[in-house]
Amino acid sequence: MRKRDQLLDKALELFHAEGFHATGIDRIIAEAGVAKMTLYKHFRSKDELILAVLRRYDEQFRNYLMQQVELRTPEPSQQLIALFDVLDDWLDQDGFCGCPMINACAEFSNKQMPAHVVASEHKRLLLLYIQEIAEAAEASDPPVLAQQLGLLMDGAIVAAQVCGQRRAARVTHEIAQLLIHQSRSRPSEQVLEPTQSSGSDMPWPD
Amino acid sequence: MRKRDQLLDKALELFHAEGFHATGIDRIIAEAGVAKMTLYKHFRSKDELILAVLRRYDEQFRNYLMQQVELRTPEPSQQLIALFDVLDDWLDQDGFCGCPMINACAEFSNKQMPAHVVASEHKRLLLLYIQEIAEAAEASDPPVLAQQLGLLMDGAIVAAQVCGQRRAARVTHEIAQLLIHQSRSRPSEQVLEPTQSSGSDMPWPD
DNA sequence: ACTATAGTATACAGATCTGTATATTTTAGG
DNA sequence: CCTAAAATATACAGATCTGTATACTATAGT
Repeated sequence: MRKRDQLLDKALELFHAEGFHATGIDRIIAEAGVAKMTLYKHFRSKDELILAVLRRYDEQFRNYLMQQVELRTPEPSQQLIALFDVLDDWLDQDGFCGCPMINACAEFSNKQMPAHVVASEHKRLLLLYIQEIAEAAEASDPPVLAQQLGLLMDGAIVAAQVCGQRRAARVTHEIAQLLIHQSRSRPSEQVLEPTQSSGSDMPWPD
Repeated sequence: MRKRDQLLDKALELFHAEGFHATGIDRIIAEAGVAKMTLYKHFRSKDELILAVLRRYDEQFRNYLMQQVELRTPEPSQQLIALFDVLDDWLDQDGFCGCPMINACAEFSNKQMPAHVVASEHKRLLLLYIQEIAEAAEASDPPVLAQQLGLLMDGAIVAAQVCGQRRAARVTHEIAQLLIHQSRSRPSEQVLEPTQSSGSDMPWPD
């Protein structure tokens, strides 16, 4: 199974850096140092290779994230913030080229495509993980807070990828602090006490 | 120039729905009802067609956004919020498949690639637009607020695209309100008055 | 040492894709 | 109506890509 892992590693690297459709089988096997027949003995088709790569990445990334978060602090309320420190490290890497899962959805946009399903599930599991931390941190509404924080993370990923904002996670870091604070100090409903503005010049039709 | 526009329209539709590499020239000309030679008289190559499509989309989208925002309210502070209403309409459309610019960066990940440059510039111009509104709304730090709101928008786009969260903009809507409020009530530095939690259980190493 | 398994090398079929060559037809302006 | 520009039809060159066929070799466990 050594060759299989070489293939998966190189395939992830190339798919991520060059794109799924733009990366040919020949390139993968050449750089992985593996014969073409070996690839087709392990994977029925390129599509299956793509799926295997994404499933593996899902597992690897979530393990990495959990490990990094727990390594930084055991305190749930601090772990929520630590998420954005780990994110900062990731986005600041040279040659960062986005989240492979988001990129996969760009190329496989139909929501029923297997690759899209895997990516969707990946983000769902990440949100679930964040939600669990939020629950442990006794947030007032863990699902909502998890969704908010997940949104921030994806926003930072895109800002880093598209605009080259390597420190985009810093921006989200501040917002996250605000939201977490908000979630703890506001058990059920929102209370925005106006200090300077009248508060009436920002209504919202809903 | 009628055929040229037909080509650009159909190319955008297909590139957006199926991806740039996955969409062949033959498919575009067939669905656009245009001869292949006509395409190559208007565009030197597929790459140039892609660039023309992206540049055109940049202009179209920003015009659409500005028009929609101004149509909803003339008040800058409300326009900042209106951004997320327009976003909500967009993300809630059937068959929404992400932002063509973000998707382009997924396929053309090298930051020096022309398509990536156009996409990056697109987001920069959007941020500039938001910043101008923030200035008119007398936000304390318009560049930062614009960056924050832009991040939220991209986060919502990804949530809608990957997880099928059609109402993702609603989540960002609330956060945006909070940030805008924060930006007006806090002229320079952050003041987080603790109401329930001690405020010390969420420190941050910086 | 033998055998089953995993991997290799090479060639190739068939599809598809970008871009071109060429000759013809349609269209629009004066 | 006549001409110049725009568009078309068709065929094709050349590259690339996925996947297969076949015959050969290395390797590891018993």
